[in-house]
Amino acid sequence: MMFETPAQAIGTASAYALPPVWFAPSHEPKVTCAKCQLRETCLSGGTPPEDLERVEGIVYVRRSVKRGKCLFRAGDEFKSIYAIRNGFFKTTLADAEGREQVTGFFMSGELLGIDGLGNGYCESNAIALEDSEVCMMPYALIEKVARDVPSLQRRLHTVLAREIVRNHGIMLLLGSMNADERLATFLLNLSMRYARSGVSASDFVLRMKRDEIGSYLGLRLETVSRVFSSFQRGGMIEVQQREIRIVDSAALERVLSTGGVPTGGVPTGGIPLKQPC
Amino acid sequence: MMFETPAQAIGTASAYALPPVWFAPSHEPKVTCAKCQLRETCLSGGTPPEDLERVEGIVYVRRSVKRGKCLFRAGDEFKSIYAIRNGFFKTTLADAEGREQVTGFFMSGELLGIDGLGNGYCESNAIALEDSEVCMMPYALIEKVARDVPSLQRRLHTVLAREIVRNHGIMLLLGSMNADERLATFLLNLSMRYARSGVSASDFVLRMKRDEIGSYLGLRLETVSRVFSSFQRGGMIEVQQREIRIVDSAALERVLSTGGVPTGGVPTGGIPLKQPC
DNA sequence: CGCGAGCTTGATGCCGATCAATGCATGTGG
DNA sequence: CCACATGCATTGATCGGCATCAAGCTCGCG
Repeated sequence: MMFETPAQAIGTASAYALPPVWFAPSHEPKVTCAKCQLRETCLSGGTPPEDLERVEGIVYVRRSVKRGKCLFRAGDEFKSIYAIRNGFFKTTLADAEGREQVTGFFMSGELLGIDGLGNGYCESNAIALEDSEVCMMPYALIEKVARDVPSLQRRLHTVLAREIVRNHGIMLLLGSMNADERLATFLLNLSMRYARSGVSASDFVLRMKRDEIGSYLGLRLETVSRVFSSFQRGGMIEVQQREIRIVDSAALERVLSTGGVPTGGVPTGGIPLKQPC
Repeated sequence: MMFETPAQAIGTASAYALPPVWFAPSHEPKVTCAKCQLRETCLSGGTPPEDLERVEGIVYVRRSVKRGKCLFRAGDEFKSIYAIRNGFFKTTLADAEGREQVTGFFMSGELLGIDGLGNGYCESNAIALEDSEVCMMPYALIEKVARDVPSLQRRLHTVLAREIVRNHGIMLLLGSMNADERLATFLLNLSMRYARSGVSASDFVLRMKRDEIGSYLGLRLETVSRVFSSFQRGGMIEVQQREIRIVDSAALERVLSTGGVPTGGVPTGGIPLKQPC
């Protein structure tokens, strides 16, 4: 009797209740995580076969988002997190003074919108940089299923915590790397993730503009352009507008260690860890 | 029979199993969240009275950490998250190249160590900046109780997501604020949190050194010192080494909007949000 | 009292922001 | 099909904020 409908299942949290459509069978082809290529990076990653059906049931519906359109906007009621089936998104954040900044780029297999969980409304804007398709996973359902399926519970925590770790990486980048290091990090990271989602690690198309890269990395667009050119002169990459070819990834990694003079934040070597602990 | 011991309760996750001590009754005075002043910012915040006893049971043991000592270090096995009962911590992070950076300061009532959840080991170092005492909450127990107590499940998600939001704030600061704005933000934030934990919002002692502030804010220690002096000349604060008095908090807030010339990252106004959505 | 750790203040230089012009695609209308 | 506009990327010239280097200064402590 209890926990019969999601709204009851989640206790007092009526804010997260699903619309009535919830129990209506979807007319779309059944969503199956089992066959999805992207499972390992998604929420269903690590789910043992016997639980997969329940976890699949979380995907409420698919939704497609045209290039330039928002999947959600800051201030929207938080109802759902999203897994990107295909496409590319940026997330942006604005503070009280109107400063806006790109906080991340997201591609196939990655999750969007988890930060909204904190205060019940979306903290950031998610904007498609190309025509995209996402799986919508209502938080109310996730919460319910996670109580019965420990692997999902664990997975959800893991995914949230990894987002924190990812942010720490960006904080390190913004606080203590120079422009060359930032761009090298950016390119290597993109390359790695493209490879994971099945695209060539060395040849890919930047989905974002120079000023969006700059915003993400705390640089102006001219600087981004200049560093790209300088990497090209150095024989590390080939750039042609949005097309990137990584010619010498080892050299890019070397930029990180030798890194030019570290000028921002903490010097190489940082605060000496004198504490004996 | 199942779920008799924590190690079973958490399924396959033997990595998170508790040591055998687990079932031994603690000889310490019983830990009660009910009486704790700091409950609202802690993990037990929002727990309805009927569930409080179970949630209290999560606190495995208290631990005290002397000034300068580590609560945990990067690479340590992740077993537990911690609530600060009293004291003050910094967390630091080092990347592959040895760059080290302060990622946060934490005071009474705040949580430490949640990021370790992502990969099974601690991502950062937590170092006490004064003699401190923490409540240790083993993740294995949290996970177990969260399945039975929805309010705790929700709370845990909220706490994780808020950490993400907090990080976004720092990313915004590092990516698009000048030195004055960074320091003003820092002081106002500290002031707010001190007030919440029962200390005066206008008079407090900085627990950290200038270079730790600088590392956190992506500035050198000399710049921190200079900005403090300049704020003092402007009549906004009074500084005497570690002692801070906020004289004109409105003026500090004004620094954020007028903010000197925004030189880093995104200009005031940011990327114009042209997307119609 | 003298030493050292941490803070402050000054002088200088460099990296990346800013301003400005050109190049290069794509689209649109005559 | 071409003239023109528009959005984005590149490149150059200049400037400014903050890092860097270098002294003093303050305070706590053996």
